[in-house]
Amino acid sequence: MEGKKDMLNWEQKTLVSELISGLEAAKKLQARLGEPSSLPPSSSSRAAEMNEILMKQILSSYEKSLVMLNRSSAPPVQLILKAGSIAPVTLIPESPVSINGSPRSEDFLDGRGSSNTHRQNHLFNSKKRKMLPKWTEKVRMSPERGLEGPHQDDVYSWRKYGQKDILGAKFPRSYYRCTHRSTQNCWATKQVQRSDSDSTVFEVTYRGTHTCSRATAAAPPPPASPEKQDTITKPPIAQKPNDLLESLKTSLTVRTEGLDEGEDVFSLFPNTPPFYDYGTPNDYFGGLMESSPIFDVVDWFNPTVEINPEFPTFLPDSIYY
DNA sequence: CTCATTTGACCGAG
DNA sequence: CTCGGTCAAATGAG
Repeated sequence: MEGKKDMLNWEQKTLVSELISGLEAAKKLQARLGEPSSLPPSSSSRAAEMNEILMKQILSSYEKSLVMLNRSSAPPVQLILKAGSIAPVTLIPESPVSINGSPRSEDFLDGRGSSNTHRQNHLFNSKKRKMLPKWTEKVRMSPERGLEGPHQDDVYSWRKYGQKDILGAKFPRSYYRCTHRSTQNCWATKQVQRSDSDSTVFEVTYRGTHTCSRATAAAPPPPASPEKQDTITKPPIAQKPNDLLESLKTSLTVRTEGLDEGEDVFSLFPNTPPFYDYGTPNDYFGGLMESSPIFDVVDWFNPTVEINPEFPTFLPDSIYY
């Protein structure tokens, strides 16, 4: 149909826009990091803030791009940033996904239905969730400043819903879901796991993408009980002494690989998902979502994004007005 | 009061 | 059975 064509076109444009936007932000950030303004650390907060904003913008752009690629059944992503010395990000398939979207919005097997009412609109069983796009980012904890690397919580707000000790891992893993899950049907989740070997590194795995209109103010730093929570993402690392702050530059490495030569992937989507817009108004669907709101984000290759914190040593704070 | 986090128990997969 | 992921009651913060 023509409609689809147009849509793809539109999406492509948007995609390109997002990528360009991200690239530009990346360049700016690169420039900033590249030229220490030799300014006193005292006024670095503003610069740091700016850097953070840029970083978020970059990540946001790429995230959106990925979403778009995912839903438009695009072939293997081939994003290679080569702007000067920007490091590449590696997208690696993380699990053997099978390309077959068989959405059955009918089976709800709730996980545990014991003493509570049925699992409301739990159309997702673990199976389905497994099909959601998934990628991991390694984030190195920055100076206690909390400047963290990436998008920590992005612009999104997350709500912690669990923590588990993982076999063989020194640190527990925390589970977060989008705060708007119930209100906006946003099924994005993420898990944060502190690396066993390098405790300054957090591995953040995202599952699904946000369908909510981000917004919401960033969540406040959790109180934190020194001993039990370690999977804090953005909070001020309370238990960390001090040190390891010098090397907090995060370099992005985007590289594609491990993807098949995508070729048939094009005819995957019979039709487009219900609604799926990011960046739109905040009115949630009045009563739109009833039957099968699920955006069948078919299973894609699950890219793993690695953000390697390896960069010479530039000061995070380059002042700049 | 509302809302987020903590925490043990539950569930499904292997 | 074990393990990873999720839920929800209790608790805490604002």
